[in-house]
Amino acid sequence: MDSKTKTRMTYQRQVILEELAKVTSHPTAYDLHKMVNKRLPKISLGTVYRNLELLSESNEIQRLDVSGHQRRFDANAKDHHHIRCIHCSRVDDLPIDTTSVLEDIVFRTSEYTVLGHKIEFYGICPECKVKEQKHQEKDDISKDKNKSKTRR
Amino acid sequence: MDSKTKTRMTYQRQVILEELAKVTSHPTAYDLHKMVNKRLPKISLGTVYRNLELLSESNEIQRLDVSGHQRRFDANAKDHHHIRCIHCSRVDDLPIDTTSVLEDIVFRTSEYTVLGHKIEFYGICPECKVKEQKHQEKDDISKDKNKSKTRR
DNA sequence: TCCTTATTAGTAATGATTACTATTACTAAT
DNA sequence: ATTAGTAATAGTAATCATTACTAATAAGGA
Ligand SMILES: [Mn+2]
Ligand SMILES: [Mn+2]
Ligand SMILES: [Zn+2]
Ligand SMILES: [Zn+2]
Repeated sequence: MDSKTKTRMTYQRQVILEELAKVTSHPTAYDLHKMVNKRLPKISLGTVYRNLELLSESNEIQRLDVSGHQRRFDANAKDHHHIRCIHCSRVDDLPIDTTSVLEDIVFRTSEYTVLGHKIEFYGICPECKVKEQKHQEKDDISKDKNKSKTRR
Repeated sequence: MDSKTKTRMTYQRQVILEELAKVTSHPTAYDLHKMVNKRLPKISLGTVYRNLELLSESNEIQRLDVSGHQRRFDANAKDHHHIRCIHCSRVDDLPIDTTSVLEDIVFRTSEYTVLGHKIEFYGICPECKVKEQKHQEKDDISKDKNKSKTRR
């Protein structure tokens, strides 16, 4: 948690990373535990969760928080879109180059029958922006070795 | 569950609907239970969940399955987009008219600092399409008083 | 008013994720 | 190589949101 904690490359972490990289199926933590378990029969589900969390925080992998469904993980850390089957919950990549994202574009790029899509924006609400500014001021008084935290 | 079940308008259901309609805050089931509880001190959380489920199935309200967060409900059943604050998890409406949805459009329409967005398409994968067709064939043999289930 | 049965309150169960804790094992300094 | 410090682990308990169960209640049509 400190800024000067050294993360160690454990064998467990390495195997988790390797097994995730082998597949394009966006497995859940549980799926991955089953996979890794074949090589490390003693590894615990908690270890898989913790490492997936760490790896995604350090941007080596990507966490997919699928609306209303179980969390999934992706060895491809680059930002890209996904499509989920409403029947079997399978998740696949969507090889579209962002921005001009319309359903008929997907229709041409994917084997799926597209039924719809959901866009979720995220950001900082006006209230929190004010709070953030106040904190910034306090920090600026004590020390000011921070990179630019806020944008725009 | 049967096709000929008659739903009854209970007082609980009515109050849940009324209280949800009063706010624009996209409350969770728990939030709504607290609100409704003031008028109906004996109502249980399960009843709130069940009715919110029923009401959204009959399209009187809308379920918002926010990625990685608690489910929320919206008295406005019309399809529209939302924005969520990464700090306080508050969810607000996004008054944009779909299709040409880019972050800078949001930037002009919302008070939020937009940090990004996530698009989730949903549909039917090729595998499931095949299965669906097989079921269709079986159904067609026995009886064929079905509306068109599959599109495209 | 009287049935039928959808719905309820209360509570238990489930499932995903996180927290805890004693033990293990990297890593760097002696 | 030995030791000390401390990340990380296995195993398990706890938490949180949601769903399931069940005996009792109450819509609402006859
Ligand atoms: Mn992917
Ligand atoms: Mn809304
Ligand atoms: Zn499918
Ligand atoms: Zn906020």
